[in-house]
Amino acid sequence: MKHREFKDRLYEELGRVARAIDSPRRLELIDLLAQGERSVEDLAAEAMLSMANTSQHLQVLRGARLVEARKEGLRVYYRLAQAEVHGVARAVRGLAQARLAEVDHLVQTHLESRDELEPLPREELLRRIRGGRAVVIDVRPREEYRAGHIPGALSIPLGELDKRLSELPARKEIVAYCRGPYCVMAYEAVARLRARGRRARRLTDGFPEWRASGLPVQTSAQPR
Amino acid sequence: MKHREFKDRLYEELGRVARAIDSPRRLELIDLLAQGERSVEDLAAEAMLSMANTSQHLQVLRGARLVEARKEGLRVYYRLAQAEVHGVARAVRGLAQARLAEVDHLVQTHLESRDELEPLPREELLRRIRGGRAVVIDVRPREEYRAGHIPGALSIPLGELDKRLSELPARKEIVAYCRGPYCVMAYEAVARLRARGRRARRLTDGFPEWRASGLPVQTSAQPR
DNA sequence: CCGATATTCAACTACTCAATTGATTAGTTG
DNA sequence: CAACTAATCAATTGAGTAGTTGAATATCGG
Repeated sequence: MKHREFKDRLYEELGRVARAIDSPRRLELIDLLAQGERSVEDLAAEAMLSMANTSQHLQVLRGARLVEARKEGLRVYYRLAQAEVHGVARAVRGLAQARLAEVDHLVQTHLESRDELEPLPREELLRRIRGGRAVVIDVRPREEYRAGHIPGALSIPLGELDKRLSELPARKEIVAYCRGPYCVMAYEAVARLRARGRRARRLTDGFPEWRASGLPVQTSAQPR
Repeated sequence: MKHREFKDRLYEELGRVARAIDSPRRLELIDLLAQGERSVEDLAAEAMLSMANTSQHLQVLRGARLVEARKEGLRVYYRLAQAEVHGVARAVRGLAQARLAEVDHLVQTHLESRDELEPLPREELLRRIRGGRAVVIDVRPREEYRAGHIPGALSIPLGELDKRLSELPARKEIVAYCRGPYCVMAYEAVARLRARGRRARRLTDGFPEWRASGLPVQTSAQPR
């Protein structure tokens, strides 16, 4: 094989992986899969795509070996083939935010009062957990909580927050987290808690970043 | 702005960056730019693309703010906007190699006797340099050497290796490096040196990885 | 100002990709 | 086995993209 040919084929293969993550939809699917294993139906609903379309995107990802599938009964459950897949997605996100003023502007204006919500660094939260002085709530859907969550966190999906307020201590500061830096759920939760007179902050980033940085993770007994 | 709309626009922006690096050609250009600033003409020649085509790819990269341009006289010099751009490209490469058997197979078979050439880790080379007991040659084109190289390395472009053999000590082990893990020049250099009875090894990876890991870099006085 | 050179632009072709639709497969439940 | 469901497949549409070609722009040396 000549150098030219080798080089072309090599970059073509690299492009195959890169192309798998180049689509906005697929990036979103990867973000969702970073929360844990999900069925196609589930993913389609979350990403607001048609089943067929979702399935096709997943095929592309599978073709690049970025996700793996497991069939159980009627459903097919997809998961990331390895943690680095989300790592690359995160790298792209970081680069995008640094490079594209548009992204930063979008995030700033939509997730407004970004700084007012006083994001809490991971390390600080870990210290509080270890010291037993943290009230942490996971506002993601229960399924995502089951697949893995911060140790000691309560699962209170955003929709249940209002009616389960009483479960939370009145005086202590509550820390909310969700899927990641661009996920709106924790912002929303903090805003609502404050509206009810509670002290609340959100964790910087979300669960996938927590796990990626090697911090301890708790898993619920799962109906595998 | 509604959540749906926000989410769509966000992922669309992310896709813009991702799409910029999804093309095999552009990945190759990024690899070349990781060596240092280059003119369009130069890049076109290296990547074996037409001028117009190269220019267009560079426009795309510039649109995503991944590269910056500087005009000097007739020429336009492009460079990476920040080191992380190559970082993402490296991440993609790593993922591709881990995920696609094809890439591994390509690299294994083409850069054959991969292990026989005994790649030398960066840290070990650094120790030798500090101890003054390393003979390092940079086999990239002279221009890339000028833009930055490993301290103390001799610039011996691959084409000149044969006629400049006498400059190299006969007994000491020679360490060759080039552009990166998929660059064939160092392999070729080591093979030729061994054919002449010299002891030679290659550095794992290449110069961009050396720089990315924060090790010292030397720059020649440059005709900026 | 002329000719030469590096780069970009504009227009076009061939190709690839996202998404939709309707049909099909595989597995479950009554 | 029939009815139902989750997922995939096949075929089609429209949009976007890569690459080529030739013209336009900008800059330099004489």
